[in-house]
Amino acid sequence: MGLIPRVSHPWNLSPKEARALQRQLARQVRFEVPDRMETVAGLDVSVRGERGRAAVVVWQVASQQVLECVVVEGPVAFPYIPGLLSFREVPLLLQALARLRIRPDVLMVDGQGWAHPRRCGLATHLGVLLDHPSVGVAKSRLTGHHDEPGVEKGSWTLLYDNGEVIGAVVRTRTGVRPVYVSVGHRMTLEAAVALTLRCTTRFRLPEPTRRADQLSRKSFG
DNA sequence: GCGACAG
DNA sequence: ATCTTGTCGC
Repeated sequence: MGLIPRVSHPWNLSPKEARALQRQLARQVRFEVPDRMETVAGLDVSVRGERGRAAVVVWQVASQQVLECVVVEGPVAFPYIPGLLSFREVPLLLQALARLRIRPDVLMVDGQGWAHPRRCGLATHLGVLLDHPSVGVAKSRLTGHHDEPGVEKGSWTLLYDNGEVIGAVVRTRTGVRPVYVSVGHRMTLEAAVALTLRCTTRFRLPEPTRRADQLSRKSFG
């Protein structure tokens, strides 16, 4: 069977209530090196109007092959509010993950994890509900400050927020804009950065999230 | 009050 | 994220 949430909470929350819940969820985060990181599930959601499509692509790191794909479509009720993205995308992602036949070692999410104003980005929210290892790989910054990493593939710098390290800015390809990597849950920043680079082939985004993104909106347009 | 702001 | 074709540049 797929990944089933261990924790549940209401979703029809006001922005104020949602922020309060994020602070509670952030307290549940655990930092540790996962036992295994051989299979990585890339996750992404595409939205059109009031409906969205969530895609999950399970990627085998060693063989660089796709082991399984799942796509689900459904309503997206919560509006996009910076800092509250997870309340918009997590419900559909949970449906997709429940239909998975394989149990991926790690979840790789298109968005922030710990690198969030309340330390509860999409990757963290999802990871905590499932109590499963997760990492956030975002295409742009939500919060924090950093030095620019070197231009070569593999170089990276730390992302800070008021003196605290909240993530890393990673150059996945020489000469392209870096990505923002952070811990989701049951993960360490070092392992997250290493995994991101190991999952990157010839594009800016690591294969799991790149393929999930492709799948989620190709089935849309 | 003003600027910033994942997808 | 989405609206959208061709086009500039390495």
